[in-house]
Amino acid sequence: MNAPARLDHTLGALADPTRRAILLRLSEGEARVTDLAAPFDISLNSVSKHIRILERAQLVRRRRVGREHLLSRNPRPLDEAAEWIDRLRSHWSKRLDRLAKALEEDDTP
Amino acid sequence: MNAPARLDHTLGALADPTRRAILLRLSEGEARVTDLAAPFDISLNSVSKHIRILERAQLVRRRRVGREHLLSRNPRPLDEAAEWIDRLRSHWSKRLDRLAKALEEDDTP
DNA sequence: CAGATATTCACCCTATAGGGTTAATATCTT
DNA sequence: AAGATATTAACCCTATAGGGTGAATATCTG
Repeated sequence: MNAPARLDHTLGALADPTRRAILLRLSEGEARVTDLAAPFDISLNSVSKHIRILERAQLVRRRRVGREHLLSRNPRPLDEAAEWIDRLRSHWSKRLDRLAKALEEDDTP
Repeated sequence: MNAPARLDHTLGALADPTRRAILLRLSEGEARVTDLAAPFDISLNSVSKHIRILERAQLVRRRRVGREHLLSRNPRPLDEAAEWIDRLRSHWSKRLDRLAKALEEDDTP
């Protein structure tokens, strides 16, 4: 998958409060689907779908142990998203037009 | 609007390559809808819709001058998004559980 | 083996994104 | 006033998000 599509998935996955809460929860370490679902007032199934979106974005990894699926964090895409945003921010504040060009070559749809 | 909803809009707006390219283009300064649409192979109307999404996220501001609508960048929501992501990142790397709690109070759906 | 538990699958529903086209509106220009 | 230009409005379409329910599957436990 190319960088723009990866960013689409990463930023899209972050654009939901339930998923952001799940990511925060994963700071404490691996957790099962049921554990991740516990704080929310939505069905286990819905949480399962949120997790699939986080997996597609590769923000979480899944490890099966018997009937339990253990989810853990994967910081890589988060780093890429932060990097993109920071480049835009510095670009907006500094107006470095050459950097702009480099960014656009990376990210023109 | 509360912080989680603002983040939803900001990150959602960033999760599209056309919109990211528009934001990059705005680094060079104000631009009309037509100018922003020029590089893309999609209808002016579609670009207009992308701009509306960027406006909803308050990433761009609109100023009307006669029949022209001049769009400009607004860094504030970008700062907030970067801040959220960086807090999660440091949380994931450092496991500062007290910071986690503070974040969650801010962002539980 | 029988039952409980963990998770997903297969559906249903509604709202929205992202694309399109054609028409309407507002403004500038001649 | 008439025509060109800039932008949005009002539709259509398809795909996906986000929620639900009930059934299927896999695994553990008595």
